[in-house]
Amino acid sequence: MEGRNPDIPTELEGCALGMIWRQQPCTAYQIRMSFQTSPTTSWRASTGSIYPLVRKLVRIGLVSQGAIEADRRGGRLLRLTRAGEKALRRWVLSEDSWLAESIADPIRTRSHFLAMLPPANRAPTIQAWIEGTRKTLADLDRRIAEYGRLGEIEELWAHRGAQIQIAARLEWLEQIRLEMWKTPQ
Amino acid sequence: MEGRNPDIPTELEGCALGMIWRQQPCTAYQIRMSFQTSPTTSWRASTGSIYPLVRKLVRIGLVSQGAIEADRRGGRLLRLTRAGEKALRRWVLSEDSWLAESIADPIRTRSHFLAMLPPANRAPTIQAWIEGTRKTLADLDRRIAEYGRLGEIEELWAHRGAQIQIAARLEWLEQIRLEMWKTPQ
DNA sequence: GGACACATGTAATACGTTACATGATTTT
DNA sequence: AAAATCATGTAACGTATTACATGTGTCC
Repeated sequence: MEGRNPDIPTELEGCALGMIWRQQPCTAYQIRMSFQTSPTTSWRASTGSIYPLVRKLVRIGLVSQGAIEADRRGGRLLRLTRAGEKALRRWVLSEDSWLAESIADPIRTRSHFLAMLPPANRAPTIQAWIEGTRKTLADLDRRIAEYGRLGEIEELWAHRGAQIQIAARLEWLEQIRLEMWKTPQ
Repeated sequence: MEGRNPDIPTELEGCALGMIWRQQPCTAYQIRMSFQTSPTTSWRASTGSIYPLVRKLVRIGLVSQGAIEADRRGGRLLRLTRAGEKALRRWVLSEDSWLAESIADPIRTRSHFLAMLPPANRAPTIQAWIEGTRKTLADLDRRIAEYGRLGEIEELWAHRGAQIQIAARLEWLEQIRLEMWKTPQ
């Protein structure tokens, strides 16, 4: 994020390396789809970012490419090289302090300015946020059930992390709703 | 975030409008400092972003500028215009579904790839994440105590949201540590 | 044969960061 | 008088997004 150490991948590079590591051998297309269907990444992995990124990872020797036999679509199978594995490990282990800092949440960001809404709008806004959060939580629950069946323990842990954080937001919003009721403006 | 509605400010524009609204009249410098000292924004508000952004907000009529009497530093006092207030309200009320979606957390992102670390590195890594998270939480507690004294209820609520989410991460990490203990690889 | 998924790519655009640069005011 | 803070600004760089473009393979 700041005065970057070029030996440690950026967030997106590290994340892409991890995805390739888990699914290798795989195409860039598959990585892209994984990003888009994951409930826990905010990166959209548009074509304009993923293909140039993969090209860069290949160029600096972290990823190797092999052609798919008898595939005329130009599909290429990606794999992590030894250097790629090391770089992924460095990224997972990176110790910058901002890692543990507070995380951005668009709903919480907006909550700072609730007071500038007309009083009649405040409770319905909180209610809409609560309903959206409930929907996200239900979606996560469904996915966690799937991962539980597949037995991928790290994926299960990671998704449970997302679940716990979203559940915390829900709890917080419900507290606000209650307190707003008690202290009307 | 996506096919943008030009009537609704972006995240950073909305957030800046909110900051100006709360502190008006104030200089761009003050807004910048607010962003940098806040424990709950991820935007660094570098000079290269804040001054062009303020210029843009003035240009499109959401913010007005007034010179500071007898200040030769070129400081200018910012205020929200009526249009700025409306835009801020639209931003707070924006109902895009991604608002409630899962939030990005660099520690959780890394947790997906714990399995590719040498087994001896895993527990210490979790431990480092736990300690970093505890430090962030302690910092938030201190600030919440301050806001409680100041009596700014919305700021208190928002910071409590951050606190609850960070506490959830801590709880989650401690669960993982326990389960790793039970099921060694 | 048409729809859809697979597979990759580029161009224009927008924007945030870092680093650099300038000068006034206040504090020590 | 020096140091720190207030106050603004620009240039170079990297990179994520959207939109557009191309072609293959598979399924109904």
